Amino acid sequence: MDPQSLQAVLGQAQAFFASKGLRFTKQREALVTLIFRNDEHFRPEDLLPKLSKAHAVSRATIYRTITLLVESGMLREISLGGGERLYDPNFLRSPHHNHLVCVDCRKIIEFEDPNIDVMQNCITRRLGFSPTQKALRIEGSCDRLHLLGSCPNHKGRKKVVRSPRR
Amino acid sequence: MDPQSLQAVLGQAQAFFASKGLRFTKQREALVTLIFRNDEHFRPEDLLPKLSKAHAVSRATIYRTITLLVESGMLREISLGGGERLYDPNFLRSPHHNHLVCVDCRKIIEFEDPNIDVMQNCITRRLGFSPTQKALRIEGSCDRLHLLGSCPNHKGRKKVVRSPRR
DNA sequence: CGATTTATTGAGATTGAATCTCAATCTCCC
DNA sequence: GGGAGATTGAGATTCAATCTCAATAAATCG
Repeated sequence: MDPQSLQAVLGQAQAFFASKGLRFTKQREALVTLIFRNDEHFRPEDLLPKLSKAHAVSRATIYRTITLLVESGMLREISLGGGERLYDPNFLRSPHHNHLVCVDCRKIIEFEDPNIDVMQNCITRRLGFSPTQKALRIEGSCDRLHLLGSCPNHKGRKKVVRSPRR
Repeated sequence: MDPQSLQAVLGQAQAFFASKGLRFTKQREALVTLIFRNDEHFRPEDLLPKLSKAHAVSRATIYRTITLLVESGMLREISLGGGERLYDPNFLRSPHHNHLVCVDCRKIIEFEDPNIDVMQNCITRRLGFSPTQKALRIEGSCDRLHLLGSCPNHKGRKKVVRSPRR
């Protein structure tokens, strides 16, 4: 995320905290900056070692701040199966994206598809749900990507490395 | 699940274990019976107190057996968000169902929709994935059901409802 | 400004699911 | 019977996540 957008995000966060009568402390600012500076999915525990000493924040505050950011709608939790919970900061720039997850290597691909909204609305209404807060996750296997060399982390099939010539 | 189907399931489990060179012990039989006797989603920890003293099984064995049943394809893990992992024994009788989850009360509705398979295949292929092992979860809010009185306990209760007609 | 109130933080304790360890037990098969 | 290998259970361990509570920081009030 470019510096200008990050500024906007900081402003948005500050506005949210203010609207709840909460303070935009140095710790919260450091966390928002870290979370939205790049587009990576993350686990709360990942953040702890990524914080510089100057901006150190305790584990408790990390979890508390994440909860608030989720409440604000700026951050969303996604689950990949296998008990893995990640947080996704990319809904700010792409509010309707969904996730395709490789069941083998956990690679995640974000995608949008206009037909999905139609279908989601159709299904949720048919079953008597309000189609708000929709989230969709498709699991598949990225074997094809793997064969093309696009997925070097693929579990189960170790990458074949040639022995050096002697 | 009726007793006759349960017998078939026990046979299927036994066949799976045999095919892997594993034994169908009393503990494993007790677990399979407990899991498939009704159609409820469950957490591994739920099983411990549900086992009668005569068929008591340790926690370690519960987790190990669940892992094997998932491997066999008879049981599948589903995640509801919020870090909740449940196991779903209903794929045996309804191999292609998906889940609609209420973000507020965690109510779960199972449904099948023939269009979903088409769309899943389309999306996964377009993105270079093999469309195997697909799973789809839609989150929504069952506010409407709640207003209609169909969801009396809008907090913390799960209830499986029939699939829609097609 | 100084006092009071309220929000915030962090260190460490606690919880709870899930996994691991390993000695004892069980089953199969010869 | 006896050995090899599979299985089990009790308890220890791991790890994320939450909770506790005293200390601190910021806003407000008089």
